Amino acid sequence: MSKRLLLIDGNSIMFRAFFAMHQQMDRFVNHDGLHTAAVYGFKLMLDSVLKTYKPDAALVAFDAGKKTFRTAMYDDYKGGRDKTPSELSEQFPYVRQLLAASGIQTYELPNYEADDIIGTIASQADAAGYTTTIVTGDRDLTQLVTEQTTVAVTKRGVTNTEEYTPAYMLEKLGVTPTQYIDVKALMGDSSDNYPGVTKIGEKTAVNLIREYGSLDAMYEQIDQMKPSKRKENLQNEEKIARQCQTLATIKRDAPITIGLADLAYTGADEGALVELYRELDFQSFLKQLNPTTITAETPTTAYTELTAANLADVANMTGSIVFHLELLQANYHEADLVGFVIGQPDHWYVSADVSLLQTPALKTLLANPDVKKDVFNAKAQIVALNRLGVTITPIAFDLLLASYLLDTNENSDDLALVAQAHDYQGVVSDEIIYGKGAKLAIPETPATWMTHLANKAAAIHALRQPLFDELQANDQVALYTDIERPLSRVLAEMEMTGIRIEATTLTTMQAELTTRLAELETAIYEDAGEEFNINSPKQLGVILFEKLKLPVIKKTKTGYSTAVGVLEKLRPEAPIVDKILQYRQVAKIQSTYVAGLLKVIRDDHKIHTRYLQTLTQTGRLSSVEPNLQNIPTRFEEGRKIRQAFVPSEPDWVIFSSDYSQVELRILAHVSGDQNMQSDFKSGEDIHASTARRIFHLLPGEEVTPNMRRQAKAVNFGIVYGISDYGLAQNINVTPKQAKEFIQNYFDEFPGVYHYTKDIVKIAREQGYVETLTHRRRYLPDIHAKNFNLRSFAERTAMNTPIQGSAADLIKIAMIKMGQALQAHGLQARMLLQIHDELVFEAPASEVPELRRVVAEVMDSAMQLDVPLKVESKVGPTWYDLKPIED
DNA sequence: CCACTCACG
DNA sequence: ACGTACGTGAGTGGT
Repeated sequence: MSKRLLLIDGNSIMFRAFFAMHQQMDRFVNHDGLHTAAVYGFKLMLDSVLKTYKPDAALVAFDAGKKTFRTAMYDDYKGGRDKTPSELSEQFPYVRQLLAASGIQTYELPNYEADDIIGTIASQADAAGYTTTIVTGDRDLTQLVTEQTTVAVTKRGVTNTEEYTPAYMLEKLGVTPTQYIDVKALMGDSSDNYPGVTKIGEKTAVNLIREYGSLDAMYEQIDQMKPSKRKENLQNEEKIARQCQTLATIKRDAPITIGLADLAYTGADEGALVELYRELDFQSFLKQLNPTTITAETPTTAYTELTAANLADVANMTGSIVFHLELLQANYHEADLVGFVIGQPDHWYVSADVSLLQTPALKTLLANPDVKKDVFNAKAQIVALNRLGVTITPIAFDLLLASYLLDTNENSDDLALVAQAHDYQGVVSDEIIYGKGAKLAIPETPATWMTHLANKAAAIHALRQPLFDELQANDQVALYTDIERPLSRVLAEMEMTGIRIEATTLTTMQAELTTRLAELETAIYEDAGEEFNINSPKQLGVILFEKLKLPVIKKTKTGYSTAVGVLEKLRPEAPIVDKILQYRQVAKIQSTYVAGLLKVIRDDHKIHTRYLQTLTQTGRLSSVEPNLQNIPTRFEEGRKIRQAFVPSEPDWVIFSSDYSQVELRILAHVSGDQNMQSDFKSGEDIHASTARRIFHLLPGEEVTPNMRRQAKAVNFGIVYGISDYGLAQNINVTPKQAKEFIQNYFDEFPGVYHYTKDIVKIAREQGYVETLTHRRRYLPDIHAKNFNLRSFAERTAMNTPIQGSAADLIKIAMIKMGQALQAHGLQARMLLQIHDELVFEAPASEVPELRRVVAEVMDSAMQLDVPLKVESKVGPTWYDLKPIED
């Protein structure tokens, strides 16, 4: 097999990488303020091509400077270009370091461009029988394509490429690689700033070269060309065309002083890479490297191994301590316990024996109200310790929670990444210590992970004060102290309590659904005339749109869309469509809910979800393993799943209360809109009163169901950050009509109009938006040049304060709920939170009082300029809930 | 590991 | 001109 050579156009890829990452440039700055986005992008590209082409030899060519033989023959060559931004030029030395450490040669040659070096080497490589790939961002290099040399041109970012072979060139550009030079000669190149022939663009140039075969051949026969303005131009500007041809031609014989023999690629120097990644703060690349390379240089915090003998040293600690129980997996309900660290600065104690936590000495210390605990992820610690029968309280500082409040993006459950984000380097990622996937394990040498734990404890302590200071500066102390920190304990309680599931209900459903799926499957195969995988959108697309020739309504990036909306439109066309819709619905219920929930029922016959408190960008919770916030309710078929959710005690009931139209009420409050506020105060159905206003109905006139539906959609649209395009799509009207709806809406609710304008302005000025409790979301894309990114940020600016303040509201209610239930001596337990709804289980006898207490707590959680409305329901299962009448 | 689809608020 | 409604998680197929 022939040897493989990789040639990279260094300058071109650097430019591509820099501009591809330009939107997020702020994120790529190292601890010294050095920009690193281009080096980062270059590295991504490099990994990708090394993996794809597995070269035996490699070279990255750079331009030597601005002056080349081309500028000597044509003054304006590459003239008019903006100066390279300093944010990019400062990165060139580092990309060279990266390449040196990666074991890849670099080369540059005075008076020549990188292209010429590449062209020359590629020629030599062709002669020597190599298979060559050239990677560039510049399509001009496709003139170098041969049977042996492929040119990969980056598109959309830096890791996607389009590979030009001779056949692909003909197909795509209509000319051969050599002809491509002549095309360029005629059409010119605006970025390299040479003109070509007047009035000749790409289309004409390609046609001419295809017709005559080459520039030379064309000029030989130009006399036979029939008279035209174009002919005149070609004749008058022959000299220019010839000159452009020279400019466009990449040299194949540059006087280079290296040869193929110098380019052998044998792999990277990992030590040098580690050093460079550290310098550039490339955490993700660091992680990919062999852990042993890294651990040798990791910081080490001194610690003492904790045993029964020195327990007293810890037990006597006063004031504040750091505690961390190390879990091997994310699911703390069942994760393996690795060990723990406890102590104070310079006095860290580590042990693998978690049963020490159950000794009176430590158990008392951890529950001692006078000794404050600093931790990482309080909720995880509370739940995991509870498995040992140990209580931890009071928690003062939670590094994860504080970090998330300061910036919702700094929320990794890996302590090292969070510490990094706050410029603390003294701890490495869990992945480096424990590995991941199938290789996840506790290291054989205990000192490895014990040092890691000591490092973690030191990090928690070191970041405590700075993060508190930042919370203070952001006016977020109350959010932290009064909401999120106490909430973590409330959530821990809910998760530990769990919700009872009647497994037999699910297994009965499973059998029925299996039969139905089989029937549908048979019927679908019959209609299709063959068997295929109905679950595969790809195979389904072939059946529907190629075999059955149904009209294509919408396409996805990869093929035909078969989403519900599309199938619904196709339903009248063929009976198979309805069957597929039914199949999809049943299959979803079967796999995600019936089988999915059966899988996670534990020995106590309950399901214990985990709420992620530091994940969403808005302040909402999310729920995982399983997600109990998306149990079906909209359609009867799926809704039946809720029959399996039952009380855990005899004579108890499921009780649920939800906030009615909470987001619109918050909008009425934050916007101060008088009309909207008075609509809520009147107590009328809000979508109906909105319809009244935007359709200008007279007092006696009735709101039709369609008006209400459209008004409701507009209300939703406003909450989501309205756009005519989005609204039009949603309610199936033209963008023009949608625009009118929105205009009418804003005329009727001028306060809302001003809110949308103001909040976007605020986002632009301060870079973030806030909820009522000063929860923050940064929106860097608000300044993006890209329309899509910027529009998205603007909609987010409108939506986040609303969705986020609603999240604030229910969180406050949840904290007060625990206290209220206790104060009233109720046995009722809060089980679930579903964004605007709280689900409880309670003795049936408590329901009347519970209803009053819950409604009172939820109603008064926050004082808004509009009333809040709470609706309560009760029943024997989550399915059978019935409204409670006054 | 990503794309698609679909469940919820 | 650009071309999306906001926020989530899980299962499946396909590379």
